[in-house]
Amino acid sequence: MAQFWDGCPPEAIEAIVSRVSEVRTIKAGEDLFWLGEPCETIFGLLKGWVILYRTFEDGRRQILHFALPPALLGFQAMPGLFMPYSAQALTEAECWTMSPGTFVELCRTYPDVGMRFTSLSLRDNSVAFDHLTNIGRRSAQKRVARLLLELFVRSRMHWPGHRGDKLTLPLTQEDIGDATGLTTVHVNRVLTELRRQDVLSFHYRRLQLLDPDRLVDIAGIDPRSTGLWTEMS
Amino acid sequence: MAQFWDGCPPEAIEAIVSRVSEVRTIKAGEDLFWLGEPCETIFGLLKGWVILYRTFEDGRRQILHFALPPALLGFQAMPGLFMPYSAQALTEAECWTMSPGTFVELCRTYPDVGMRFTSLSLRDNSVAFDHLTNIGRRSAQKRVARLLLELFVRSRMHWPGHRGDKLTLPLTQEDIGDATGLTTVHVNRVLTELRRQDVLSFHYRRLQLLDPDRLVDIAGIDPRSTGLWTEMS
DNA sequence: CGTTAAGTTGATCCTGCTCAAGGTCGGTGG
DNA sequence: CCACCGACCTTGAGCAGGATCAACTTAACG
Repeated sequence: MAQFWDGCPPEAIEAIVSRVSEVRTIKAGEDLFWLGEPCETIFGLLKGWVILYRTFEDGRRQILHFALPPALLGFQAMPGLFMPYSAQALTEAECWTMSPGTFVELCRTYPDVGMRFTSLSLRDNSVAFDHLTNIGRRSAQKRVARLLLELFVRSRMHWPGHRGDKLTLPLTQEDIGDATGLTTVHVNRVLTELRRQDVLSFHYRRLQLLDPDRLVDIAGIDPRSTGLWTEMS
Repeated sequence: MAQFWDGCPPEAIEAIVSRVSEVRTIKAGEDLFWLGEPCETIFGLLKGWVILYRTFEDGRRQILHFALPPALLGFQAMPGLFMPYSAQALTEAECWTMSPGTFVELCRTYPDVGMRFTSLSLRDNSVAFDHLTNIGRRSAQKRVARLLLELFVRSRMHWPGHRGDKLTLPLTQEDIGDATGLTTVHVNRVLTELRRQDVLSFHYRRLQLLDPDRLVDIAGIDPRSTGLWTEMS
């Protein structure tokens, strides 16, 4: 299992581990924290899928990011800042926890730990920019194709044991809609069309890539950006 | 003038300054770097506005972020990674420059510098999530209102000398469209309508807030998130 | 004062939304 | 093993927000 601190020197790892206050198990559907809360605990994801999201007054939702291990969630460098998003487990998840103050202290003592976090944070930033580009300027079909391709690739990197073109992703068509800025109904129509074109099928959480080349083509992936999904984790 | 390293210890600041390889002036409209380039130089913005953006094959563009001093642009923590976006000066701009390797070395030697960068990077992340939420789930009017409010507030924080409800922003209606995922034509119609409702006017780069309360209302700003624009810079 | 970038307006189209009803899957308890 | 239930998916009809295309106007700047 990939760890947040992979690649840091042994004494740093020991220091981190000794400061972990608790390893917590979160049930699927449970929230780790909410938008607007003060930042009192940070979560190092060890196992499972977690979504970062915001909700609107009227109940609509925007999914901002799909987090996989070894993501570090909920850290705000400035004390007193609030969480800029909510986090919810999509599957059962496991996290180590720590106070933000302890984490800052660790980053000061072991600069490698800080750099490691900075790397992850920059990567997240690029992924967010990717999503922004995806949602801002692309058709519904391209948005859905791109999201599913991203999740397929990232999932594969994390659990390399699996093979083949089939995969179970822990999300509903509603989740896809909330991540791509589309309604559930329209996501369904897009999926039906992609299935009809023998590109992919997604049905009750089971994703199958039928024609990966065409999928990459529809998704309009710039090969330079897939590096983001595969590096460092 | 706010500096990237504000708040770091004096010896760290001296070390940073001694390693700056060049202070570069960039003309309005000129690019600092392009998507897909290897990361050879990082830019510390000292003066001016810079946009981060991506372009599509067909010439369309998505603006990802409006950077103001003391942003640090173009840094990728992993050597060998490529720039995930292009950067262009909206106004004449001034940057200090440094090699990424030197910057990493500085972060190791002076953890405060690293933490400072991490803070800025996390803040950028939240802003990106803000834009994602804005574009993904909101009407054209709300998107435009929110963007202009953000830029008004951030601009005011940077040049606190100015007063009143008027301001010159260095962007065209096309830029607004590229940032909000709308066409120029539709941005114009939205602006016309906002003007008609006496909420704001934006004409040839001059922004005037006519009814700030109503603007905040239309923009649907969560007061918890405006902190992002005003903290730390 | 002429040139050019930027903004404005109208007509028309189409992608994706809304509302509503019905169908399918998978897990649970009997 | 089966029946049932709730979550999830599917499909249709009608609508609307924003896109597209095209012509024209206005402001800025040398």
